Amino acid sequence: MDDQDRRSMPLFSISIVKKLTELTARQIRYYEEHNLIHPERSTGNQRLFSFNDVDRLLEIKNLMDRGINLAGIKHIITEENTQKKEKANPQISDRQLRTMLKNELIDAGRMGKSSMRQGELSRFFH
DNA sequence: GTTCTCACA
DNA sequence: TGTGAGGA
Repeated sequence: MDDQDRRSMPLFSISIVKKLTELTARQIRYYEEHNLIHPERSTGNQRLFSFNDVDRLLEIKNLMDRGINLAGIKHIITEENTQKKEKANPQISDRQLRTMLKNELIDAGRMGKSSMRQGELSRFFH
């Protein structure tokens, strides 16, 4: 069994995650609805979170504290996959990639009622 | 006692 | 996001 297996091993019940992340069960379930996390389901349809899920939730919480709305977080997390393409697709230039991210983030801003802070956006364009 | 889904004075 | 209902 390697590290990756351990990280994705479903170990925590929602009550544990609730304490670890200081989020409410409502929020945790809500974020799941938006595909921000993918906890396993087991005993009687109850959620079992992996170390990765908890880690992700902590990141989500940080972003929430910074005033980023769900749409923004959604994109940022989705961007994790896009950023992997940065290495997987050497064909795409850095400039093209940044343009892609910029457009997607601006899009996220449009969707949410309140747009993301410019300070947060700057994080992606330094 | 906990967690789940659904729905909204 | 909170909260209560109704069931497992």
